[in-house]
Amino acid sequence: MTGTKLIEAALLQFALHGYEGASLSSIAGEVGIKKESIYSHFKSKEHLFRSAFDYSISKEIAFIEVFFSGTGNSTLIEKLKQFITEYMDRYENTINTRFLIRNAYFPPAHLKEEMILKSYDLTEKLESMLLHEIESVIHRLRNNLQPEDVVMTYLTILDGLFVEMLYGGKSERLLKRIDSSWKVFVEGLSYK
Amino acid sequence: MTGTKLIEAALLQFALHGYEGASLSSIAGEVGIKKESIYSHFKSKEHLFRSAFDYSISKEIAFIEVFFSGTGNSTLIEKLKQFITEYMDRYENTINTRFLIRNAYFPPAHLKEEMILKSYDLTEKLESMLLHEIESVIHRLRNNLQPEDVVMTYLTILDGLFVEMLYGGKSERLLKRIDSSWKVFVEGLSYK
DNA sequence: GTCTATAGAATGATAGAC
DNA sequence: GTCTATCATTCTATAGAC
Repeated sequence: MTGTKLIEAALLQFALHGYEGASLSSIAGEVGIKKESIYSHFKSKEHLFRSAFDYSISKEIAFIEVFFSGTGNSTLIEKLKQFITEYMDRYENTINTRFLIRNAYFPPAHLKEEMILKSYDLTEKLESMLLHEIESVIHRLRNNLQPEDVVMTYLTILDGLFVEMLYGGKSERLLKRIDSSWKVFVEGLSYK
Repeated sequence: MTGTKLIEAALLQFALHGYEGASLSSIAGEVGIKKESIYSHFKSKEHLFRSAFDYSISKEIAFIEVFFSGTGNSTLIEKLKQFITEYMDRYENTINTRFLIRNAYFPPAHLKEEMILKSYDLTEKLESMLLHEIESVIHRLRNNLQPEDVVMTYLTILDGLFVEMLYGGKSERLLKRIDSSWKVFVEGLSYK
């Protein structure tokens, strides 16, 4: 139990201050134990970080799976739009997502390759779910546009919105960006 | 002279390891002096970081201004596309841009608000240059699309491409993302 | 599993000689 | 303006009592 409490405290500290900026004592303090006691659960800071990262990735994948399995009777476009707004809310409210965005973008230098590989699990999951959704619905696309193009564009916009989220949270600017990109995106792939 | 050499060494170290991860000794070592000598030029790590940030922002603004003043006889669309590819190259080759992306996204917690304000100088510059370019050329847009929508979408895509750049640099994936988003973007705002 | 005690290294920073 | 010497603090990490 203390192990997972430590992981969740680690998620917060690493999300707020990054790997080097977060100290074991702050993580321990949040759980209510001394920093030395961490070593009964994780053999080093690096291992704690690794565990937090794995934990975070799998929670994020679960979120994606739940979202896309909850079919509803929305159209594809509605679903894609809803995913964006839900994911922005999730960033705002969920430490897990904040941790992941920061530490997947900027892992500690000596763990970079490893973390990028793990991040690809998430990206590929999302890509394949989107591709499946899109292929099952869209049969004819405009101007040689392939389903893969739609996925790539969608993910690029999603990433861009996360960046705006970093700056101002769920601000007026973000809402404007969501609104505008969405208009152009939908217009861009509207099929006949 | 040593002052600016220190700033440029700082740009590299802060770009690679972030604020907390970069040490004054590594910065000094790169310039060939001892860490204590830094204090003859900057009164603290925070001040060095601040100076590096200001330096970085103004260099980046200069890049944008040069790009858009070099008119050429390209169309707007060509120009916008070229700006993306040039900016990706710049990210790959210029420490300045790497520093800025990392530390504007994730500044040290106690300097966050200050750095965000400074970042807005850059964003607003870019927004206003784009808006000016677009308004001067595009007179009729599809479906109630406003010039501002074009700017917002374009910037969102640009940010999204930077994120992909963080992961794999100028990879096959990035080129695919550029290609796909560009197709959808251009199709989305094509005016009649 | 948590604590105290301790170690060793590195950090940002200051003072003063040259 | 750079150096050496020094400081206080913090950091990750280990050993051993309870």
